[in-house]
Amino acid sequence: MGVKLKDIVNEQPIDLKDLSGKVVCIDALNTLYQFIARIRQPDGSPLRDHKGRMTSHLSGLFYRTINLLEEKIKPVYVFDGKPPMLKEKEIVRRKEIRKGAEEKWKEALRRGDLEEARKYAQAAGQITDKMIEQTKKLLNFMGIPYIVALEEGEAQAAYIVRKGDAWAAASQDFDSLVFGSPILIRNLTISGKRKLPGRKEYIQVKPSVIHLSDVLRENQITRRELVLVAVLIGTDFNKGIKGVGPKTAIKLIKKYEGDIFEIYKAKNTNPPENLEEIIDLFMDPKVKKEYQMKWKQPKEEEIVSFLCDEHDFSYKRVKKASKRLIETYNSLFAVTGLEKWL
DNA sequence: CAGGGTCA
DNA sequence: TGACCCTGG
Repeated sequence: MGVKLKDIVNEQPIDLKDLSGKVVCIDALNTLYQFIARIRQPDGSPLRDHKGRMTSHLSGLFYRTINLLEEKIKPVYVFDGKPPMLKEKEIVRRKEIRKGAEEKWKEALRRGDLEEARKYAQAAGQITDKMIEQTKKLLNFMGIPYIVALEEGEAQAAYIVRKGDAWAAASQDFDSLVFGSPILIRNLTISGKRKLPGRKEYIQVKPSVIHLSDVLRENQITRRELVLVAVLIGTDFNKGIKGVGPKTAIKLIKKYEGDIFEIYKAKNTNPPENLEEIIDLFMDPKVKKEYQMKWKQPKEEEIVSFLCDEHDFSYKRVKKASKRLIETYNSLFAVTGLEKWL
């Protein structure tokens, strides 16, 4: 679920045009989750191919990536590596939540309650290693670079942005800010419209941007204190204090002058066992310092054979989108032959 | 979520 | 054009 910082960050709407020309480091897993949650039939069933393999994520990734490129945004996907040991508990917890949601989905279907069914289907979605492999395969065919993190993808993205190789990290989660990314983009979508679950209403969803420096300045905290805020409210690596959200966490940190042990003492709870380790994990995460970011010529034949032959996508749609992809690639990245004269 | 058709 | 609705796999 990530660190819930929403109440203390100032999220500014941004136009896709403002991202033109910029490299954006996209949290791959987070994006895939959005796709498998949203790209579904009214009864909650995802898109599948003839072998029953889920394809919602491929559809979302394919079309969105092309749209981003057409906006001259240069996407780099970042995948998680090996999860840190500290995350084990959280991984088990999430698995159980999904199992429960799957039961409720089936139950709602039996009752014929489509709205409920869809809601639980979204929560039941899980991403398998096979799906990750398919995603990487598609990215390769599309010529879109991806980086596999040593551990957390969000940490790797933060590092890449900090180094100046990308302008921002993109994710719905706030963790990359805690990992020190100077800029976070949320809602990096094209359509801008989202149906409200259940109701027949639509809300406008615009991409937005959060600057870490603003978060720190507006709340008068240091980055280390932001990490402490995260720990107090709960992260993927520890449980938060009950009833403490980001605002309270900041107040507590001010009141006790950053002495986190005093805060736990005052709240009559024990600090997490691996407190120092968790703080270090955010302040100085393990990341790959060497990585490649190169956009390559898309391979149309491979794309078509992969999406259409293997996964039953429509030839007409895929070919049309591939054409757009190749044209965009040519205008954005292709070597023109001119530069050797410069 | 995104593509694509329809209709004013 | 843009609001609306259905389908995609």
